Amino acid sequence: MVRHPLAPEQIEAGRRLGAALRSARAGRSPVEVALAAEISPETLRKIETGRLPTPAFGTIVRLSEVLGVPLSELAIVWRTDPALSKAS
Amino acid sequence: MVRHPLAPEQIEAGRRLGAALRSARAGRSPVEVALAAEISPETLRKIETGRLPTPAFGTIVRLSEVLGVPLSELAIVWRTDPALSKAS
DNA sequence: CCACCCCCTGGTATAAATATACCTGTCAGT
DNA sequence: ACTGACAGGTATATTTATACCAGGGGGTGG
Repeated sequence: MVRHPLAPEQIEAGRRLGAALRSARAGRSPVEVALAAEISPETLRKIETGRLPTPAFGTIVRLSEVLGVPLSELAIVWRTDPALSKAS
Repeated sequence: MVRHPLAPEQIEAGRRLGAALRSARAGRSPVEVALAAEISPETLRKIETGRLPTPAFGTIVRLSEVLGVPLSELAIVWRTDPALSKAS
């Protein structure tokens, strides 16, 4: 295998990331945000729904700027598997 | 065109990002860092040399953790085109 | 001097994934 | 009825992530 398929954890992380971005967008128009981040509205929607689980670094950087969400917060959302924190 | 080729600015940004990661690795063994970040040594080297200009978000997150470099710093390196700051 | 090892570079090759576009359809608001 | 946000499906050029190769330097030990 030359490139491993995405692990289920990464798909899960992508869904959490997308949800965080969608909630950060709040009431703003998806088209407006997408154009401000210099990505297509289709791509933004796919990221938000988690259908693009591992977007490019630059894409997330631009989105974090447009949405005003610090990257560190997105990183936490990305890494933190709720199944782990819940396992107390 | 269904996916735009990378713009020259993105390739430049990738080179800066790679250089920052390489210098952050300092004296550490590339193999050790790559395995700690759960990526292959080949991939790490390609990222450091800028031959993978836009790595996945999760990849950079893991590298920033392993190397102890805050994501915000990497984001600055990514966005800040020296040609712009120099144009005074 | 030669062998060995490690770090690094750059080339080729390939499966999987991104980013984009188009389409169908649903649902809420006006 | 119309519009806009949203979900999901298909399709495709480009890119990632991985692996392998041949080779260049810089040490260290024979």
